[in-house]
Amino acid sequence: MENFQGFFPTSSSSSTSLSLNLTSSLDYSEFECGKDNDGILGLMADIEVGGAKNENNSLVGTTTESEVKRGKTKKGENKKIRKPRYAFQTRSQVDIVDDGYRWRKYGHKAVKNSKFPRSYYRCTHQGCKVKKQVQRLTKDEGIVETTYEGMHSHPIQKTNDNFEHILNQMQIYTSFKSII
DNA sequence: CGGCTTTGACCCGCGC
DNA sequence: GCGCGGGTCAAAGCCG
Repeated sequence: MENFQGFFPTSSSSSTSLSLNLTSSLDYSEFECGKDNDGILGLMADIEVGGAKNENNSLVGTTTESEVKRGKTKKGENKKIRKPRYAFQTRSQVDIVDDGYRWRKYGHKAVKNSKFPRSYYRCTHQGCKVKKQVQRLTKDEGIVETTYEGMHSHPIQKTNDNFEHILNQMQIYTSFKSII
């Protein structure tokens, strides 16, 4: 699990009792929400680097330096290089889950078959190329799907307490859900 | 004034 | 080849 500390502030295995519904799938569409979930509804990993599918769930060491520079990159090479991506779903009223890192928005797109647009963010830390995209599900407007791409190569910029607070919030939402 | 958001345009991959 | 959809750029504007 330590592999996820790239985007999860490692607040250690302390008190938070959230069950991470961790799956590793190369096909996002297989993922279904709607089971009885907690605040974090699901976590997916999309690993495909160098065109070869990696069935091995190894989330480590896949730091591929694939600078996609507006088509100006060498054509032949790195055609199908994709960074590992990790998606998870949270039940939240706000789109932006403050995970402790600083993000700058660089894009915003309407997505087909979805009422809600998708937002694109980039980590503002110097030299850090981690990206994330945030999208609310049409299926369930209360669920926000966040997809991380890449790993943070720097420490978190805010306190971990903040993240704990988020987790607590999620649990609160969970409680609400169970009431309804 | 610097950092961030907004937004339209552009680029690219893919399916037909 | 063409059109569509997704992803990114970059200028302009906003805000603390």
